[in-house]
Amino acid sequence: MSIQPKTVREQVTNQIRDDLLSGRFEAGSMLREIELASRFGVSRGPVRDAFIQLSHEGYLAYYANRGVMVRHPPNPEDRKFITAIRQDIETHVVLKGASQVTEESLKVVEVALDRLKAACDAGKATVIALRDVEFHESVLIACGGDDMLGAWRQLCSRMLLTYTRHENYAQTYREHFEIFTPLADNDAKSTVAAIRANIR
Amino acid sequence: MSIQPKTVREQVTNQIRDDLLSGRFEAGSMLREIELASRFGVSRGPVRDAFIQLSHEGYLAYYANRGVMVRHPPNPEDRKFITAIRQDIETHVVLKGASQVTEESLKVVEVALDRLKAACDAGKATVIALRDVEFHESVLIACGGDDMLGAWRQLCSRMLLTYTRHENYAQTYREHFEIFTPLADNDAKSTVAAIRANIR
DNA sequence: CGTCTGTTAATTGTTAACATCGTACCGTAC
DNA sequence: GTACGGTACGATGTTAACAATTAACAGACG
Repeated sequence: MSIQPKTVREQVTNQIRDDLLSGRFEAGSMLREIELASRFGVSRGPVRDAFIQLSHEGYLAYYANRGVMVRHPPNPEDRKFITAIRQDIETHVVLKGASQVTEESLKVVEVALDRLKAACDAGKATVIALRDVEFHESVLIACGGDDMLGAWRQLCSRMLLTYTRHENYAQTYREHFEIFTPLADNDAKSTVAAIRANIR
Repeated sequence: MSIQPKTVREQVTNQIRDDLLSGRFEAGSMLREIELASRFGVSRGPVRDAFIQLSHEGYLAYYANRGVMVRHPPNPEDRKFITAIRQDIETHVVLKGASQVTEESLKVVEVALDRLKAACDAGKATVIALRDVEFHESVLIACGGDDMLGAWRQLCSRMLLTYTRHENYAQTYREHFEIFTPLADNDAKSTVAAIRANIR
């Protein structure tokens, strides 16, 4: 059921993203294609693709002929604003699409929830942050929010770099479980309420 | 003063984007790397990079091992919502950064305004749409809104595909001139008011 | 007749070599 | 001592060949 990345580009992209989230690369430092290519044992092509992709996701800043730089996390003021926009987008999509959620897409959401639970049990913050976002993403997809996904991802990626809210991992899981339950019943209003309680 | 794209990738990306905006490619159709590469007289590499970039900008949908598809424009309901979010982002950035606008960055805004005026005089809708967005982008950059630029671009790209609002090109220019004037005086509140009147 | 499977053509994915661009360093002139 | 210019190095930009994947089709089998 889980989606294993098949192409080298996806694997490289995911690996670099994980490294960025776990703070392996210092903010403001430059990343070199050759160095990462040799580390992963691939050519520069997929690494280059990953750089373009991660630049558009907001993790890296791209400078022509000079390479990419690790971006700094957003300041508290922007964080607050981004959170509000994110709430608005998820609310909009769920209100519009919760009634059309299919069995199949709901199953994907359930898998995402299980993975989040596993991460919470393990207690690794960076993994939880990833699974958290992936769960919300699956909800948006289930509600047919493909059109908003790009903008939404942009916002989330900026937030991920400073994922520090939860000290209580059990509560993290519970909050998301309470999003899933009403969604499974096609109850848009309750789903939205749970989402707004979770994103803050 | 104008920024000419130097790399082949940028030129290819811009050309494909223009073609998409002017409706040269049918929504839902697939784009092939080889075909576009030979049309532009370049190799598949830059075209591939452009596909990745334009996918992230929201114009194209990417399918692994199968290529990219021209996305459909957003429906009226989503359009309305996107407009609201766009207003919020621009408002946030301008309120926060209008006081720190430098002479240099203001000059870039002025150039963008001139280019918009030229497009309005020429009366070509697709060019006006592009210049319109570029003007707003220059304002955001001038106000230090780099952090929001990615998400903002996502939203705008979706809107551009259905740029049909203005029949009166002179008014299009005037509305943007009225954004520029208070910005030059570091008057955040008036700038925001003009922006909110323009984006609708 | 419908379904399954093997083949094939077309397209994307990846690689390595070559071209081009930016930067740092060093020598020289003032 | 400082400023300017050339040169060398290291990085990204681009290309074309090769590998892997996909989807369509034809033929065999039930």
